[in-house]
Amino acid sequence: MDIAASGGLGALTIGSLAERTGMSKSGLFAHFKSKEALQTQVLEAAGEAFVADIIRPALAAPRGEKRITVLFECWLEVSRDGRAECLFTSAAWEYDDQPGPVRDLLVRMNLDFNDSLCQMFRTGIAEGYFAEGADPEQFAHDLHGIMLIHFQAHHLLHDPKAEERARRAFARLIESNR
Amino acid sequence: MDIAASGGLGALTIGSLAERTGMSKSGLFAHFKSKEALQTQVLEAAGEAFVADIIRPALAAPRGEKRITVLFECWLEVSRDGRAECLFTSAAWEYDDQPGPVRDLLVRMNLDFNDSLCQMFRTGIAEGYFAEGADPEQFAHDLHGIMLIHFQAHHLLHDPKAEERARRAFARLIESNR
DNA sequence: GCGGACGGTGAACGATCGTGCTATTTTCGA
DNA sequence: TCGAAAATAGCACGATCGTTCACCGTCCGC
Repeated sequence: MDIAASGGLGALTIGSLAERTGMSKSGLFAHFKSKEALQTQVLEAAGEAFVADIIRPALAAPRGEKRITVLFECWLEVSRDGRAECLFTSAAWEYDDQPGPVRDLLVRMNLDFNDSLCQMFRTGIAEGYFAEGADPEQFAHDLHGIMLIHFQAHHLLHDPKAEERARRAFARLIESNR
Repeated sequence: MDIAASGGLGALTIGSLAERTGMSKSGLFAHFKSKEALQTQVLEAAGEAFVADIIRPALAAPRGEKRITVLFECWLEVSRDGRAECLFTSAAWEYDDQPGPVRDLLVRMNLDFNDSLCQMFRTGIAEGYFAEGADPEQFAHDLHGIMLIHFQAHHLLHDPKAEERARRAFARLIESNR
C-alpha cells in the first residue's frame, strides 16, 4: 500500500514489492497469483482503510451536518498524511480508460463511496439539518469535487492555503444546502 | 498526444510511439534526445492545445460571467471528446510525487491556468458581474474542483448525468459569487 | 562537385517487467 | 515424530523499456 500510495498503482510491481519486502519475486508471485490480483487486493485493503479512517468515524458522529463535517475532516487528515486512501484518487485517473478488473473495482468503490455520501446527506435532510429539496447526488458530487481539487492543490502544488480553501468551499457547500 | 491522452503520460514510451508512427525507436530517440524530453514536449503541445481550445475562446467572449461560462463550456466539450487537454488532469496525479522536469512543468502549467482563471474573475468583478468582496483564488479553486469531479464522473464512471451535475455546480458557484 | 549536416535504420546493451518451473525450507496437525 | 502442506527461493524465459552506436541515404552550402 505504501508503494502504491507514493507512485501510483502502476509503480506497484511484483519486482518493486520484492525489493521493498526483501523477498524473492517468485515467492511473492506464488502469493498473489498475478499482478492484477496483487493490485486488486491492495485496492481492497486501501478500501478497508478508507472505511476505517473516514467512513466509520463519520458514522460514529451525530447524524446530519456534524457527521458530514467529521467525514470531511477525516478526509483532510488522511490527505495531509498522504496515507493509502489517496490511492483511489490517483488510480482513478490511471485506469479510467484501461478496462479490466482493476478499473471495475475502482468504479464499484467509487459508487459505494458516493452512496455513503448520499445516505449521510439524506439522513441529514430527514433530521432537518439540510433543505428538503436538496439533491443528495448533487451534494455528493460537489463534495467529491472539493476533495479532488484539495488533493491536487496539496500534493501537486504544495499550496499551504489548500486546506483553508477546501474548508471554505465545504462551508459554502453546507451553507447552500441548509 | 493521442497516446498520452488515452493511457496517461506513462504510456507514452519511445517504443509505443515508434509502433504508432511506424518509425524506428532509434530514429525517434534522435529527435527527442530522451524520454523525459519527449514527455515535456508533448505536455507543452497539450498546453498549447489547452490555450487554443479553452483559454482563447474565453478571451474572445465578452468580459465577466459570459467569459467564464464560455471557458467552462469549452472545458466540458474538450472533456467530452477526450481530447489531449485531458492529459493535465491525469498527469497531475501520475507525477505529483515524482520529482523532475515533468512535475515542474505540470506545476507551472497548473499555476498559469489558475492565474488565467483568477484574472478572468477579477475583470468580472471590475465590470460588476461578480461581488466586490469575492475571492478570485477561491473561485478558481472551486471551479477547478468542479472540472475535476466532472472529469472523473465522465471518464471513470461514464455517468450520463455528469455534465448536468457539473453545470448545476457551476451555476451555483456563479450564483454565490454574484 | 563535394563535404558535412540531417534524418533515419538496425542491431545490440543492460534493466526490469510478469510469469513459469523446480527445489528447498518452514510450519503444523496427527 | 513424521509427513503433508504451505511458504519461499533460484533460475530461466520472453517482452519491453531507454539508450547507444555504427551505418546509410538525402539534401544544401561552399
